Amino acid sequence: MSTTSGRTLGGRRAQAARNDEVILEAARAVFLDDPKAPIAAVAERAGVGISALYRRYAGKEDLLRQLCHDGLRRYVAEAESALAEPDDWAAFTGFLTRVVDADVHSLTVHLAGTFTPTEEMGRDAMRAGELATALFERARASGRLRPDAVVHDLGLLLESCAAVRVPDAERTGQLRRRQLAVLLAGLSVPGADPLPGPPPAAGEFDWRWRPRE
Amino acid sequence: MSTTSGRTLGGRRAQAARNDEVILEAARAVFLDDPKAPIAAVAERAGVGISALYRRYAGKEDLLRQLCHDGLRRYVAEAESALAEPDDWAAFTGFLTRVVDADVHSLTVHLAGTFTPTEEMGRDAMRAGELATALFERARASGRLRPDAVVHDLGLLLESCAAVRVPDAERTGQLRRRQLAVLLAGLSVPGADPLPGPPPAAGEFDWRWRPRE
DNA sequence: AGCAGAGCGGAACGATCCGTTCCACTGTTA
DNA sequence: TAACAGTGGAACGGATCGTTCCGCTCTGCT
Repeated sequence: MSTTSGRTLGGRRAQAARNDEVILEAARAVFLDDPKAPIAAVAERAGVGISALYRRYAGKEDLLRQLCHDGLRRYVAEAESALAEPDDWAAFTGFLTRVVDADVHSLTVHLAGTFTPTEEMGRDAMRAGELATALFERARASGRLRPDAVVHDLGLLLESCAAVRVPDAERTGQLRRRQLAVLLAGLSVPGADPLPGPPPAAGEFDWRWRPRE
Repeated sequence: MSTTSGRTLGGRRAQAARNDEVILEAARAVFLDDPKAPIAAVAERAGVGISALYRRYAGKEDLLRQLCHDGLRRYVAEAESALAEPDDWAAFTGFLTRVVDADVHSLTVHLAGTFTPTEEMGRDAMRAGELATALFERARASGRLRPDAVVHDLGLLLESCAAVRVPDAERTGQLRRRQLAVLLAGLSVPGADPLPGPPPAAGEFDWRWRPRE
């Protein structure tokens, strides 16, 4: 039943490797549901002891940071894969749909400020911004965007989709897609009345990342 | 400087009367910013001692309930005044604009579950629902609403507007009005693609009011 | 077979936070 | 001037939570 091979892990090692994933998954679920949840809740949900957590992460902040960074990487990955889509508008809407589905924004929004970000996260965030801009400009080129929409309206859009939440996860997904559809319709031509107020600007959503007072 | 008259209050009485308002105002501001803020923060913001709070409210829950009930009443009042507007569509959008501006939804959404509601609040909530439905049906009658929009889409709409938040309060208001404009454009005819998923139904946003597990 | 130790569960600890109470004090009213 | 409504803020007690630590199990190697 056991093997000495370095490839196939058996027994204790296998469980440890499995726990790596189980714990991350549990952490995602728990902190998505309640960003201030105690670490014990993560352990309980994962079906492991608290030690199993502290063996892997230096502390709560470390876990949160990793979780958030994963979300950021997911965002970047979705953006990159969307850029491969030939149809401009489909690339744009597909990207938003997948990001909303993956609940990436909830993660970053609610967890921001609970840890000090790494430099690498800063670089990834910058790259994320560039990719989103590229996607947005392609969408604009498709002619289906109303002229007074700006890139940073996407921040508003994602934030508001993340705000939609009901107890059932699947139903939440359905309602979010509906919300996204309404917002996309609203950002499409023709725009009846012009959008009011100074449009959202760069950096207006970065405040969450400044360490909490 | 002082008077024995029951009409014009001077000195201590006057301060007490002023504190009534100052405290409510401070509580609104503080709990809007952080629903889990300690009661001491409210006292500090109001510039009074903790005693001044406990003299007026039996406890934190009592204060929260009152605050929330005020928001509910404001919602009902706005709806009633909107129904007086002759133009169907203007009544609808005006109502939403004022409710979003007043930040009524933030209050109810974030504070729900932190107290057990009174029966009167239940009645007011029911009335609020009726009024919103009336407003919505007038909007539908105006022919400017896309046919697949439903009343309960307003829940989604208000919730997502309340989710927009930046440190500066005035800027938050501007961005929310922009968000509202996009959403209203999205809910207007013509709707390009039909809205997906089972539409939001009655009671799907009531879960917050069930006491926290 | 036997041992060293990785991995783990969970109790216990210590720090922090927060709602509420309590008491001394102040200006007002009668 | 006596009684007291109104107040400030220290202090208390309970709850919460991150982290540490100890004893146990099971594995992988010799």
